[in-house]
Amino acid sequence: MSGWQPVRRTRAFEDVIARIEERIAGDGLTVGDRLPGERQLAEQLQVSRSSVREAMRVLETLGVVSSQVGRGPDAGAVLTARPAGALTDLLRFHLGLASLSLEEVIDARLMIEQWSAARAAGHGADLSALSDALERMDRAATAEDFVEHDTAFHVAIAEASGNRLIAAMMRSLRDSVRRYAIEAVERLGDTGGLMTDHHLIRQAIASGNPSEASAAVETHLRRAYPDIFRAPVTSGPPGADDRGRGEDQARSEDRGRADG
Amino acid sequence: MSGWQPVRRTRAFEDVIARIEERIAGDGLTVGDRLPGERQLAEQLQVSRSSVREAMRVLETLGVVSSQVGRGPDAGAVLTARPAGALTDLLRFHLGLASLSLEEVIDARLMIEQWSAARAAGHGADLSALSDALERMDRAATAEDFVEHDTAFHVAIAEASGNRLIAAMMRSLRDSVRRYAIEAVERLGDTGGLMTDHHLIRQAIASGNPSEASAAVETHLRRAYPDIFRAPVTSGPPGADDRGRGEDQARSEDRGRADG
DNA sequence: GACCACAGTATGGTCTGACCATATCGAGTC
DNA sequence: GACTCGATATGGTCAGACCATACTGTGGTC
Repeated sequence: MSGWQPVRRTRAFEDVIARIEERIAGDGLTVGDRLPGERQLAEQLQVSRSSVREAMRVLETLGVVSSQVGRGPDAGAVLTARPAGALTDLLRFHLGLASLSLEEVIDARLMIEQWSAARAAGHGADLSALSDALERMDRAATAEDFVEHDTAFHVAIAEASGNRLIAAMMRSLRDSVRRYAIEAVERLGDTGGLMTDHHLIRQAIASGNPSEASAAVETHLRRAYPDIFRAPVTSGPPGADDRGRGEDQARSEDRGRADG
Repeated sequence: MSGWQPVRRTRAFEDVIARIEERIAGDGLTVGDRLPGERQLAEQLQVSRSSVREAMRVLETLGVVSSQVGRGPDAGAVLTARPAGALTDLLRFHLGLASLSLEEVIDARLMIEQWSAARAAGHGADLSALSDALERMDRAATAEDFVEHDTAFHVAIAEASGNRLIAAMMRSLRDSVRRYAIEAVERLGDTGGLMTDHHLIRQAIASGNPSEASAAVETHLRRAYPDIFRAPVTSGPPGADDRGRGEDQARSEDRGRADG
């Protein structure tokens, strides 16, 4: 009687999630469809309404459903497609927990943005969103305002790549580090250099030059985050020495906090 | 009396999440720390235990806490750092909902993997995990087995880049398309070509040649997913014509999956 | 003293039933 | 036709109970 695998206890709400996922993947359900009400779902799946609600919270967190109170066609739980919100929350929390560092996030942003810019330059993409964002940045009065339209500019680049996953990642990366971006702009004081970069990026994409677009993006991020890109980015990421462990090994014995 | 912004109703569990996030970001809590019990938290925050539980489900989904029943040091809700699990669920659901296509996911994987391989080649990374995975792939009897160690190989490349966010993304991308990867291997029949690619990738990284590593990765993915990379990847992503819309506009009219 | 059996207890997991807030629907009225 | 107002269906919240689990401490046994 040994060697038995400790069967992972399945919780009721996990069953509910699995059943809903079955319906989505198996047949039928797609974005815009409504799920049964919580009470009805509870009765159908023979669980309590509490368990159904916990399942709904999970699905809502994943950006898969959206719940509306009241009555009518829009009420209830509706299948949606909002991957970016979940990613943003995830990044924000894990930045706070220091299970991700700002360096890693900015570094990932450089990867995504270089790739997006090169991809956008490779095919004739609609760049009107870029131009709009540039104009709005010119008229921005505060750092918050500037960063808002700056984010729109960079997200537009990712969207111009044509890959929605990449675009969602870009949006989340920007949203999760919003306050750091505002600090960076305030620290720089003058946004003239950033705007010069922006126009160079736009021109490179418009003229269909992928490598030039990629280079312009790198120049831009180096200017915005000089502290993070002290060393050449192509010769090693920040803190590459003690990494490479599985994510589950992070435990309290090896945490080193900066505060007192 | 017009122009009022419809104040977004705050739900009780959202308050709970916000309070916990405050504690994390503000001061104190890091990975390994325990949160108060659900009953205690409910009393402290003046909400019902149900609301606390819904908040816990959200945090658990984001990979921020892990709940254990029973008693003792490990019981209760403990702060963790598991970003990959949340990403995997997110990708799986949104693939099912067709708010993301397999093409986009594979495309993102190419981006991440080329970047990781180049980065790993740029600095002397520990490649023993790569060698282990290669050996295990040689001994694999089934497609499932092969894909498992193949995933380990490619995740190890991402981990060798030193960026935990990138590594988490790689792991999630692979886990979420696991069944497609198995299908691809079964369709290929012979894994000899894939293994040749693997050794070339490893050699390029070991010899510190970033561009060669990047090229080897592209060759590999083109072999594994010939249908997806019909056109040269540098000249435009799949389905780039009708994209670039906001994520919320994704509707069912434009989904096109690759499998049968 | 070392070991073991068992009651105690704190934890999350689940269920029930109730009530509230909101938004639509629909019958009735002007 | 336009308006009023109750009926109703929905999610949101709460209180209280019970269960399963797993550690803790106590006391007995050897």
